[in-house]
Amino acid sequence: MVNFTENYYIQKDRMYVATDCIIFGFDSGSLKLLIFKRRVKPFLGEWSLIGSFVKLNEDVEEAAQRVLEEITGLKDVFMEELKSYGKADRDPGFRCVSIGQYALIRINDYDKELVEKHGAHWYDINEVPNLVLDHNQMVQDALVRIRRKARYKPIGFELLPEKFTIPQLQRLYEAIYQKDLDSRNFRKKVLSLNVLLKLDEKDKSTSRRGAFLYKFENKRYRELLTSGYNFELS
Amino acid sequence: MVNFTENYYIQKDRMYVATDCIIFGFDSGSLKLLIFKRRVKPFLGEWSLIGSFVKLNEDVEEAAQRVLEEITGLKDVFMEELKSYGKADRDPGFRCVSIGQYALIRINDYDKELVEKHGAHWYDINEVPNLVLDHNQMVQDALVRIRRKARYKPIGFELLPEKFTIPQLQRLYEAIYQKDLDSRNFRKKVLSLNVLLKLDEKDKSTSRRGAFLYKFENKRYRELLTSGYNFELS
DNA sequence: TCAAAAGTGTTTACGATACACCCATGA
DNA sequence: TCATGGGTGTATCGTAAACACTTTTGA
Repeated sequence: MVNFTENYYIQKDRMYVATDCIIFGFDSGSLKLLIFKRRVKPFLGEWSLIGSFVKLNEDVEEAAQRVLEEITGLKDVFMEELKSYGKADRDPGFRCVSIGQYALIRINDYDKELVEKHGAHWYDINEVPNLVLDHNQMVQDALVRIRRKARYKPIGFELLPEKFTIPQLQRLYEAIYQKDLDSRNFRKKVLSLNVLLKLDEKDKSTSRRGAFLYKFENKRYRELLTSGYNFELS
Repeated sequence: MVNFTENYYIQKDRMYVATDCIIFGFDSGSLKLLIFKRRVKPFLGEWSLIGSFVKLNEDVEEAAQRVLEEITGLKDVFMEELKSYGKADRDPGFRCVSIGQYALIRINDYDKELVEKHGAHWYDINEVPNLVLDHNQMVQDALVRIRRKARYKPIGFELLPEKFTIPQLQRLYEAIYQKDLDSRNFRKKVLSLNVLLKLDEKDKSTSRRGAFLYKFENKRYRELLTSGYNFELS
C-alpha cells in the first residue's frame, strides 16, 4: 500500500471489479461449459461467461455465489478462484478487473427453467464458440487448472450425480484428461482410495448387464479433499 | 457481466484495486520475507507487505512489477499471482480488493540502499511479526503455495545465486519443506534432472574441503519450467 | 446366440526410500 | 591429526503400467 495517503490516488483510481464464472458440468461422456447469449448491450447477442460486477458491500466470493445461484438455482456449489484478469485494456468500455472463478456442478441438479430463462446453454468443451472479451482465455486457463487439480484432489467427483458407476467415473476422468484409461488399472486405483461405497443397485441404462452404482463415503472423501492424494493416471 | 448496462451499477460500484507482494528470499539456511514498516497513515509504524494501488491505465501485473522494482531495484523477477483478497470488510478505510502476488528473488541481487530507503527488512519466515490487514494470511497462503509448487516446478532455483552448491540447494529445499532431506537421495534426484552444470570452482565458505559450484543449464531448465516435473522429496 | 459393456489378476519395470562409510582440507 | 562438511553406491519396496479373457443379459 505504498502511497496510501497520496491524494493522487484517492478518488481517481477506482475501477469496476467483476467476477466471471467458468461453470463445468459432465454429461454423455464429455465435459460441458455453461455459457449464455447476451441480451443487452454491449456485446448484444454474443456468447459470454456468466458474471457480474461485485457490489461495494459484497465479498468477491459472495458475488460469484450469487451469480451462480441466479443462473442455476444452486447453492453451496464447489467453486474456487481461478485467477484475476487485470489487463488495463481487457474491456474496451471501461476499466474493469475480473476475478475468474471455476465451478463444478452436477449437471442434473441445476434448475433447467432458470437456466433457459437466462438464455444459458451447455456447450461441449471442445465446441465452445467465440466468447466476449478474454472469456475464451478464462476457459482455457480453467481447463488447465482442473486437469492439474484432478491429479491431487478428488474434484472430478463433484461433477457426478449422487449415485454413479465406475465406468461413468472413468469416462469423466477420460474427458478431463482427454485420453483413454485402462479400465483395470482405473478401477484398482479408484477402489484403493477407500471413498466408494458399493450399493446393491445397478444402472442398466448403458448395458444389458448393468453396472453397480456407488456413492461416496463422505468422511473419507472430505479427508482426501483436505489432505490431497495422488491420482495420476496413465 | 449480468446487468452490464443497468445504471444501478455504473459509477456506484467502483472500488480500489491494489496489489500486494509477498517477496521471498533465501539466506543463511532459511526462507526470508521482505516487509516494511509503514511511514504514513493509516497504520503508521506497523509492518506491512509491499503493495500499491493499481492505476487506472496500468495492468495489475504491471503494478506488481512496478512496486517490486521501486523497492528492490529488480526487474524481471519471478512473480506469480497468488489469489485475490476480496472480502468487503478487509480494509476498514474503504473498499479495496487486493491481488496478492508472490515473488522469489535472489537475496544478494537486490538493491540494499533502495530497500533501506523504503524502510524494508528481511524477516525469517518463522519470525514474521503482525502485519496490517490480512497480510499475515497472504503470507501463509503464499507459503502453502510455494511448498506445493516446489514439488512440480523448479521454482526453488529462483532463490539461489547464479552459482551455488548442492548442499546449498538442499538447505533451500529443507527450508521450503521444513524437513530434513537425505543428502544421497537429494543429490541423486537433483542431478537426474539434467539441469545442473558442474563448474571447476569450489565454494569454500562453509567447509575446509569446499563444495563444487553449479550453474543451471538454461535450456533444459526452461523446459522443466513449462513441462513440470516430479520433485517430491522424502 | 450374440453383441456390448462390466468386471477381474498377474507380471514387469521403475523410481522412491533407507541406509553408512570414505574423502579432502585447514586449523 | 582431527573435526567438519562433502561426496558416493546398493539393496529393498511399493506403486504404476502393461496386458486379455470371462461374465451377464436383453434383444
